[in-house]
Amino acid sequence: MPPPLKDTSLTTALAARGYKLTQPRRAVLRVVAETGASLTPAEIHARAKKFYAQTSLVTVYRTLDVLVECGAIRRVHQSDGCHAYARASEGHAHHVICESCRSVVEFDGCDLGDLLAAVQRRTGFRVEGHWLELFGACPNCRS
Amino acid sequence: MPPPLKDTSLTTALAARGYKLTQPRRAVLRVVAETGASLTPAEIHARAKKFYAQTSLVTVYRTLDVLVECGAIRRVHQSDGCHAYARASEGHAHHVICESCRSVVEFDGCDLGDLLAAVQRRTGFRVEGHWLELFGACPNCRS
DNA sequence: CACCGTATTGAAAAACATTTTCAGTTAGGA
DNA sequence: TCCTAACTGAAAATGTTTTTCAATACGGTG
Repeated sequence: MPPPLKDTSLTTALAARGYKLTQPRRAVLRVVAETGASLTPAEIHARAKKFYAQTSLVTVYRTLDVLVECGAIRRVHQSDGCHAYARASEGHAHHVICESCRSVVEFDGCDLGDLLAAVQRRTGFRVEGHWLELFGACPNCRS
Repeated sequence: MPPPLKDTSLTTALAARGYKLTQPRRAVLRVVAETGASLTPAEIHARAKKFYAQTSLVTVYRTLDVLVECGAIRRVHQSDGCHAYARASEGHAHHVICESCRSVVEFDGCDLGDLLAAVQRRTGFRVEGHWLELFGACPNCRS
């Protein structure tokens, strides 16, 4: 389980980087902090308007860029594309995504050392990064 | 190294499923068969026109859908999104992508058993699938 | 607390990517 | 060779993301 990402930890993260804490940004931050699922920009926009009615979709896109840059959220890739974002805790980690409710849980400790070494040996590539995502059914949706 | 996917193996794959082998499809097939890199629909379109000048982008999209359905190509995800496709051999496999020239090599034998078991135990998710992609520098671009 | 400069905003338009529509064409079996 | 369904390209529609720009709000300073 990831440590519940608090709204305040996001606001301080942004403030520390010199970003202003405006109303629409606070609204997006709250949506991100409160959700346990992966959401598209449009979904985030819809939810953010509950907190600050004038929030525009343009600002949602801009705020998401800022949050990605800060490492607070990550893009999640799914078979139909990669138009959703999910909270990310600090450091290297990956996501397990529920295919029915899209809830997301992070996990760390991906031990790919042997695999990467084997691939480097066989392909001649120097492997510098990887991207791993798991799909399945969350505890709720299993039943 | 993946077995070089021959144009003819693609054409027979399509024919076996009852698809017609039209000129624009042949052009796209040839592009896919000959490339060792991941290409966007627009790039595929540009190359396909060299083989059949009237090929339209619309048909490229449609042919890509067919090829994905046949399992002959797969969508490749990169940090900026997932707008590119790469050849895929049969069965479960993954890609290593060169970040400078975008060349792609497949590898199989991803041994994630332990990892998946650990994640299932810790998160309660039933893990049904996974997606793994490696990034780095291909032998050519390393120097 | 009021002021100020700049980062930020929303609306509109632009830029792209992808899909749908539709009338005409073509592949390939009868 | 003929026939029909599958397929095609052009244009339009759709959907998403980015850019532009004048107006506004944040947050430090006096």
